[in-house]
Amino acid sequence: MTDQAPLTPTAWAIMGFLSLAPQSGYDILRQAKESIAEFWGISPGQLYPQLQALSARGYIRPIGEAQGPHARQHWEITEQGRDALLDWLKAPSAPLRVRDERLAKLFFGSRAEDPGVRDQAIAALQEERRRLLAHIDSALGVLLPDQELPPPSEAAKLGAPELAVRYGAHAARTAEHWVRRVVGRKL
Amino acid sequence: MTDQAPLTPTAWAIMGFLSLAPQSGYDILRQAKESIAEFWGISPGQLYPQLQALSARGYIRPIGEAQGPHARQHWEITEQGRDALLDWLKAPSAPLRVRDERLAKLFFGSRAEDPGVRDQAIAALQEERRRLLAHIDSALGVLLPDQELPPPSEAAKLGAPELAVRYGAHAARTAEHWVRRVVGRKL
DNA sequence: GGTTCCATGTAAGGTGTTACATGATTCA
DNA sequence: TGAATCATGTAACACCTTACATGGAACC
Repeated sequence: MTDQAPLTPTAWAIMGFLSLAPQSGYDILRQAKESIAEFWGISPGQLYPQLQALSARGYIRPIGEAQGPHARQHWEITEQGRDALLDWLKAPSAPLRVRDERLAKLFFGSRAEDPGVRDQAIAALQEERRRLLAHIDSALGVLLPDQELPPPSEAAKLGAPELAVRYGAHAARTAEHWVRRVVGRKL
Repeated sequence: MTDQAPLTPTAWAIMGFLSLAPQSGYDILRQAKESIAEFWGISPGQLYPQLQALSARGYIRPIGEAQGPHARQHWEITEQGRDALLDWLKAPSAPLRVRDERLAKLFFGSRAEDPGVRDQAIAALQEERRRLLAHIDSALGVLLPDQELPPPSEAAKLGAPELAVRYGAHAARTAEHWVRRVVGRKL
């Protein structure tokens, strides 16, 4: 089984979640939306074909029998799949990619004759960060149920999933502060 | 001229740059790479067809005659184009989209038997932020040539382009600090 | 006049979302 | 059994990048 074409981002997410526990594609969708969606989006149109592709590759395998063409199907990761996942974790990563329409509007909005346009661009940016922040806080609630968020000094003891989501929270929080500070009295 | 299909992200960038000054497609590519590339990527395969599409729509128009099939062509924005750009600036924005493989690896890397995997994921994250920071600093140099960066208290007086790029710099800087602080002695 | 870089353009394929279709499951 | 929801699957399209092709411009 030599090296094949590289897997898609969605495929790695599938492997990652199955490495935590066997589950169905739908479970993966729900989990992803509650945790990594902000920086590693998953959509059904990608997920289900990838499940088949990964199974054909031997990286995952179905548990039990399919009860019909659209029945719930559980999957588990194979040993070979775990090896591939570990290789991926150790390999160099693709560059960060961002598409931020609010920043673009802030960039281009300075020359508008209407002076409110820039202020509106800044406000929109701020609101987006706030939404992101709320989302990530709720995601942290999923990851750390029934307990208070630990103080920063404890953060180093957290597991990596918590670290990743917490990173997003930190970024959103400081972004909001920054916008407020730069804008000063204007808002 | 009723409303038509919405323009692509690349099209708005073209309009934005042409609203600053008439220029060629190649000029736009260069400018974009030096300024908004981190949050609003542009590639030639998108740019040149969009120039034609925008021209057909009447939002931009060629300056002078085309000197041949592959000769340099300059463009300018039309009044109609300026109106459309202003509408876009005032309209609601698409949600922020991020694809960050390093964060994904941090998320999934906690269960790896090899304890070095998580540390490596964190180091990779840190290095990416550093690269981003360096890039943005140089972009600021382009936007603010021949002068020192103004102190934060002056930032509110900056134009919107500077604000946008500066925002990226701030985000990258705090991100790097965060990673260093959370990781603590481990790096 | 030939080489190198500038500038435009195109083709192919990867990536990803949305919307919809279909069949299972559940529950009244 | 009928309705609502769960879960899988697919089709269509938007977007983007990469790699390449082609012709102009500049420089020696």
